[in-house]
Amino acid sequence: MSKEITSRALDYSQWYNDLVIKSELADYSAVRGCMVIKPYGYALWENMRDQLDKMFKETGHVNAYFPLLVPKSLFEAEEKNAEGFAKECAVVTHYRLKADPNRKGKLMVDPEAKLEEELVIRPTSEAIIWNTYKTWVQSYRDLPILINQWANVVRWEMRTRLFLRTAEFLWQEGHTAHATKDEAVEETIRMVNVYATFVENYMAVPVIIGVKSESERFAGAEDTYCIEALMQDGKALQAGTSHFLGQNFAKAFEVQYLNKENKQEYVWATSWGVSTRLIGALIMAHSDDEGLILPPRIAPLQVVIVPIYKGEESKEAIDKKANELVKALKAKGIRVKYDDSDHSRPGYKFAAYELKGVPVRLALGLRDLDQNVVEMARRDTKEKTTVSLDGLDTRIEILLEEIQQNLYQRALQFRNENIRKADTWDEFLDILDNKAGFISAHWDGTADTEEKIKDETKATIRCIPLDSAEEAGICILTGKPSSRRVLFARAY
RNA sequence: CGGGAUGUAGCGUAGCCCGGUUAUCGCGCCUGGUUUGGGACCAGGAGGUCGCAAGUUCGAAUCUUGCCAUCCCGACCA
Repeated sequence: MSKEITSRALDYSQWYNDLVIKSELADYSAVRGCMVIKPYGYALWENMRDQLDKMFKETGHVNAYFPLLVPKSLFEAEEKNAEGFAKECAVVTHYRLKADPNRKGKLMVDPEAKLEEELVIRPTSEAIIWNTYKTWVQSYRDLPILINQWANVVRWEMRTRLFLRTAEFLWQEGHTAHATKDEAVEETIRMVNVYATFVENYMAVPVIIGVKSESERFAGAEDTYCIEALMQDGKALQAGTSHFLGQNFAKAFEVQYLNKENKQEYVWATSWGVSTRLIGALIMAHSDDEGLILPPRIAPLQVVIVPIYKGEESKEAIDKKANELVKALKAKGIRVKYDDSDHSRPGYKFAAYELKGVPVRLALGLRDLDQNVVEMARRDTKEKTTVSLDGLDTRIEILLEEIQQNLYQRALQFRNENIRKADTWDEFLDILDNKAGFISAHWDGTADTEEKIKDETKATIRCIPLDSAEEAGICILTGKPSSRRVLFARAY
């Protein structure tokens, strides 16, 4: 394990890459734009996934699985959606390889095995799912359909970044069908709130819930709700989206049901998703120059115990106490590891677990055993205290919760300090260039103005916050009247 | 995909301009020993298609061309 991580101040992007690689969350692979998620990173994803899955089930959803490959004719059925994703689709055109007659030992695509119809590798699954729902829905009694799928999708991105934007990524996508518009809108909002709750309570990352402007909307949606988080470098990151799809997909795929009055109606749809991108958000929201800082509720490892011994006989005494501790902590459901490996010394282990973001570290030596104490260090503040071994399991349980809260509060304070109001164009530019963060400003509501602002500043409208109050003002660019502020930022 | 940079052992690198013995050094790795309260030390050892493929040449890490990958800046995007 290498010692050096580029500091955030020196090069934020490099810091992020160093962190992902050196903390062993993920690695580059032999495939362009695709990463290997390593066991530590996958354990983190599993914890996130399991909690989300629980929350989806608590809100009445069930899991299912649909095919990776989507026939092109289905994919193109909903025009806006198809157009929106067309530029980044990987396409399967053949189903067989054969030995290359010109190059010994090499294979070539068999031209005889060309598919009648190309298959699109799903960049999102609306098409294949709605084509399926068509056969499931006849009556209002068949509704709602509340299905989620955990899957991988492929989007052929020009430029990729570990976790934030990879060509293949893991996500979940919920696809629901409803009898009424109100019910679908309610579902859309329910799920964006589930995301906000998860990201804030488990990842300890505060978010702003809002609605996307028309030009930032998901292709094929009537409305896109989102959660926006702020990273330490002052850039925003879209952390999750929930779409009200109206009847667009129902009409494209002819999904109709017979209502109580024996009349045919199109169903109303939603879709919502979060991806492994959340891991990128987690890293950039909390971590420091020494490594990751993981919130206890989703950390793969919550506590690590490092023995400090001199000679075999002292190690035995320490082992005994450490194993008791492990047992007590595990009984409380705490994820703990006793690292008594002999190939690295305590100082090395301290640094290594800091790099990996383990929330609590205990150092246990003979000196401590004599006094019935242990050295307890917390990753978030780097604070070290000597505490009694009596009742330590309960104390740690409380500390983990305290760390969880502290991380959230710290991130919340940073986020709040970095939402600034701009009432003039000059103010807007000044904040963007000198302070970054979110800018709350008036906008005349036109896509044209939004575009101009983006072209000139790279700042986009992140969302129209759901809690934004009516307020008369004038657009920072055009001076035209506006009825509420929206949030701008440069974003990932 | 456009502009810039880079690619030598798991990681970081010297050598390349000006082609010529066995490719440099550090970390890491293996063996043995001593160690262990913030990234240990000694001794011995293993590890290389010099990103890949062609070409020039008696000879290529070094020169030429093509390709691939990564990073940075754009455009695109979760």
